[in-house]
Amino acid sequence: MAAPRGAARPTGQQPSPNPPRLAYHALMSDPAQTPSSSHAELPKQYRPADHESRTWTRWEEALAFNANAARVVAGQAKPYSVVIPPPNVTDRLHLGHALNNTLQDILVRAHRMRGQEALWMPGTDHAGIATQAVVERRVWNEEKKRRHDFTREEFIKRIQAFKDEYEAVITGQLKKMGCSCDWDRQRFTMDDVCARAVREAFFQLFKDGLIYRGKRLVNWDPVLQTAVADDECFDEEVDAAFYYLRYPLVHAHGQSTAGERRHGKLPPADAVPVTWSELSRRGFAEADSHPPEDPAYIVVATTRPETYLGDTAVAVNPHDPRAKALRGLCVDLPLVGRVIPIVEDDYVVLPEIYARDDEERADPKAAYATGFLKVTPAHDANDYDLYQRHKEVMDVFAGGPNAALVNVFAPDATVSDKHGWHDVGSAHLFVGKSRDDARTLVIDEFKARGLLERTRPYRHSVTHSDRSKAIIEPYLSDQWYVKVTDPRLAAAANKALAPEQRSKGSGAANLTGSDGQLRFHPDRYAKTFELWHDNIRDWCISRQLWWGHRIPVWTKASWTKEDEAAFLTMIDGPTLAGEVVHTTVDGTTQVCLRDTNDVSLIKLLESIGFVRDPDVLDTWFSSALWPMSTMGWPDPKAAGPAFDGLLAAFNPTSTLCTAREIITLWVSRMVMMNRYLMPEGWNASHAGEVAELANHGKGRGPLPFRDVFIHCVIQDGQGQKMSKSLGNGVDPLDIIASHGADAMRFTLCNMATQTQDVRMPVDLICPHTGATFTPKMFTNKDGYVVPAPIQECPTDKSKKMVTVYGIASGEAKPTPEMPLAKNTSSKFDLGRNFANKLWNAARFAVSMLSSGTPAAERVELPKLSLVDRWMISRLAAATRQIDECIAQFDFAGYAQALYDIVWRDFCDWYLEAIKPTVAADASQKLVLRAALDVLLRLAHPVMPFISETIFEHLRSTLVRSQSWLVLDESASALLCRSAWPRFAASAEDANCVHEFTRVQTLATTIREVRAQHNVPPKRKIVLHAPTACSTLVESHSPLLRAFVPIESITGDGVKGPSVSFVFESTEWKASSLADAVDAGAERARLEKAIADKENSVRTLSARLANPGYADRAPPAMVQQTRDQLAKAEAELAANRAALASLSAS
RNA sequence: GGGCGGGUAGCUCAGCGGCUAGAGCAUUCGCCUUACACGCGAAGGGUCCCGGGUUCGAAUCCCGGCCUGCCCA
Repeated sequence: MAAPRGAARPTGQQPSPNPPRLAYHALMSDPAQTPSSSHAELPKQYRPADHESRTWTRWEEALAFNANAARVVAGQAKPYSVVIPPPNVTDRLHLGHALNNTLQDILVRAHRMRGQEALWMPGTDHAGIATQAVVERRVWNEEKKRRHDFTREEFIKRIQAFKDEYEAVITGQLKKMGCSCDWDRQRFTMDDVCARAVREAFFQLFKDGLIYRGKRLVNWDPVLQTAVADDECFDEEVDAAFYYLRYPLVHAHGQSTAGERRHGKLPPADAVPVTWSELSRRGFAEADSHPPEDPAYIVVATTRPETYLGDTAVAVNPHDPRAKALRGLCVDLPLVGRVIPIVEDDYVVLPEIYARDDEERADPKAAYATGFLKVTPAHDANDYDLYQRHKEVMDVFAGGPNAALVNVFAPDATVSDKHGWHDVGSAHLFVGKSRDDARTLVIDEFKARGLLERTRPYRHSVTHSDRSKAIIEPYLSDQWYVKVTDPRLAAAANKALAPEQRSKGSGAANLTGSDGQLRFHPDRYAKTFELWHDNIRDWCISRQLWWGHRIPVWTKASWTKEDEAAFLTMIDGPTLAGEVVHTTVDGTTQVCLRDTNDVSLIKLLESIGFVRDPDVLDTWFSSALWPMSTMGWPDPKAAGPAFDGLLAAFNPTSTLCTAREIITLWVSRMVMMNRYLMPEGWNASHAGEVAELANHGKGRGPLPFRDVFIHCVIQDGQGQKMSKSLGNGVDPLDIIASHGADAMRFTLCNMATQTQDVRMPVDLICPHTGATFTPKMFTNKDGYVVPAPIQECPTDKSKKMVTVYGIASGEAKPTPEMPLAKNTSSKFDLGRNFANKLWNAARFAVSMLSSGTPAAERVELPKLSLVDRWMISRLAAATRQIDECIAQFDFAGYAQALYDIVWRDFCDWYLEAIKPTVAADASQKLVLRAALDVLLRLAHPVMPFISETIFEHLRSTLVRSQSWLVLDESASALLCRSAWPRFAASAEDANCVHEFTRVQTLATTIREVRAQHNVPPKRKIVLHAPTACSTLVESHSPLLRAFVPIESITGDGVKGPSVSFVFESTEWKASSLADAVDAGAERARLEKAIADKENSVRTLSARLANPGYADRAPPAMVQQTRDQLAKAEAELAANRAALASLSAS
């Protein structure tokens, strides 16, 4: 579907046939606050751009969002705190961020209005790898220089400049959105305060043995000789070959003892060959086709024969029929002479002939597989995983812990026996060869020995480095790990979960300290959190990057016992106690410094041969500390006066608001870190803050937050994730420009349901005409449905434009004739229309309030008219409903409740009802004023700009608290610092709601009759009410007249043409509808009504006739059904009577 | 492979044991009714994915399918 949505009118430029009657200044309570523009008339439409920046300035100047820790510490206010999920400084914010931050702002503003001391801590994340990659790309594009063309310091400066640029952009976006962060406290994960926290955390974990060095496979670029991240690689198809190698089968255990085998003392001579006849006896079917006494072998298929030097096992699928026959046998690696085990693993692809079903047969690899997989754990990621599953047996064969990780390459990817390969045997001829040369040589040697079965051409994709274009070598290297598998970390995180959210009902009994206080919303996400910790693996925290927190460890490999002893005496001395930690692993001494700014100590270390680890920490290491580091941990005093009492007042924070993929990346780690590093029994005792912080909870400390709200993900109209490459992203600033910040916020809030995903169809704005339209889509080569690169304007086909996708894919470039079309979505019209409605309602209300009789000061409920009491009752109910929604993180429910109370109740009924009376009714004016006040307060958290703007206009007519409504009378100039409304219980009045609903129903019924008879809109009709309804009519006829044009209401019979309708089971008549009644239309209307009622009677009778219903259903339910049936039957009768009289006349 | 969602009006979504299944947009008809045409009034439009089961009663709960999305490995 690509139907144009019609041209959008440029906002506010439509000629107005009815000039607004209100002078702008009449609305302004304080002329000094008037914007400098002096246009005399208030626009009919709400124009966000006229108010947003001015309103923001008022907030900023009043320091409206600055949190005061002292008030909390002194017990004067309850805290409400939120830390922002720090956006990456790699790019501008998108709609997902807009949603995330809108929801946080709603929570923060709502709690601030409830009188809590609210802190929303803003900041950004350095996003190590992503940022460095973006800057490297930029420098390459602009200067054709690589990272290594700069010094580390020079290059970091470049990144720093980029960070400053984007941090400013992001901050600007958040402010434009109205985010009420405490901007004076803005942090960055690499600023001094956060860096201090990172060093301290690393130091403490290292000291406690929870950080260690270990091996891991990385993507190695052998040309640049560096590890590269996954997103710095690309896959490319290459023509290659599958080589089929014969591996001789042997008995490993000939004459050796189990003890010798355990110690890896297995001389090749000890490996006794297996013959085909033996294999045949073992049940190996294929054995019979070989000469019985020849040595038997199995055939492995590989695309990388050169890595066979590092093989430490052969794997076979346990479902392979040959597996059983091979159990207990081994393979003797040709030339190398290494005897390696045969392990069984599901990962191995079965060859076509042994495939068990069509799915396995369809596996493209099945056609090439032999069923035997050579396992090279040091040079293949899948083999590495397989090794993890068979570590025990493989290491025993290889001769010790981790011995099965045989690395046969040097960093430049030449075959080497210096980097973890020791049992070279007769394979020394390969040493020093490049990967390509080694491959050729291996094939030649196997061929010469009759061990090459065959070669088959094969095309497959191979990973290359973005930078050097070299083929990536999976390479084993040293990495740093946090031992999150320690119970003080992962298990402590799971113990944080509230008992009712745990899958195993383990325990409300064993709760200690802060256990059991963490809750996820929606609660299903608790399971994600719990499963993650149940299956967690140690966390690799080192990254081979320049941009990030550098690891504060210096190492030295070999030295004499005497030197080492002298060094340790020095370093363990009193001056350095508590500042340095060291450990020695496999002969390498590791020294961790608490303060990496201690230049003299570093000089000393380096002078005796210590080298600082070049790597930096994973970005998530610093974000894991975010709720602590932003508040000055480990030493708020040292961080500066602004940090005084922050941790005491605001950690634990109240709510964390984030997306679900972040549960494992961030939420988990914050919980672990806070619980490990913050003191057990932390109770916000400010006085002892610093001393107390020296203690660490080690798994028993406080939580970083108590509630985690996981919000939905915004997808495009096809259910695809929004992304740069698909060009379907939307910039919040574009929406703010076209619809306004409040409209965007309201719409996003309305979309925030409890489900996982929501769809946002993306439209385009024509840069030539401003028209909004749905773009023409096509399916790209990756199968995504995306906007075509070039689109034409729906209103003028000659005008063309380029889409974001066109640029992202490189298929189109914008030109002056063919500019870029911005993305938007017509979904935001909802919010824009709602804001405009609120604006106009307020405009009308203010005009009423500022003329004629002044509003009363006070009024009691019983003295008010029905509609006034109804409005108050509805406001009280809506407030209660909104309170519940916010407490339950039901943002969509909040938006809906607000929409209904403003539009449906206040505008559609209340304002219409009071039009005839309000000018002269002082009490009603008070109710109108109070109603508008309450609505603005309820709207403020989601629509802060417009509500603040209107509130400013209302200040001339301040409303006081009433017996039924408590508002703050401190008369704060700012709505954002004003109180949330509180209604007395007496404000809700069910009787009065019921009575008013009767009037609404009657009005609606009359409107239907009028529409069905095409009564001209202004024509006043005559109503003939039955005596049964005379009370209703007498009491509320003025009210009814406000809703429908009525000439008169009478109990008299009808003279002349009329129509009948049924209200509350009685027959009414209406006359003077037109000069003549259309009998045909009337008959059709009555017949339809009769059919409807007959249907109702049938349904309801059937329900009552159902045996068991009356017996089993709740009595109230049965009674309700009986009442409904009686009503339906009466209405049916009335309609039939009306039809009969129509036919008679 | 493990875990978690979704499939309700043309579209985007509510409803999650009991109103004859709702909203906004879109569509149709009538209105520049003097707060608002970013509006007002009215109307049409649904085998609540399919098949079983539980229940007096199922869009809603259970079981089994089908389609679709996300997270983790």
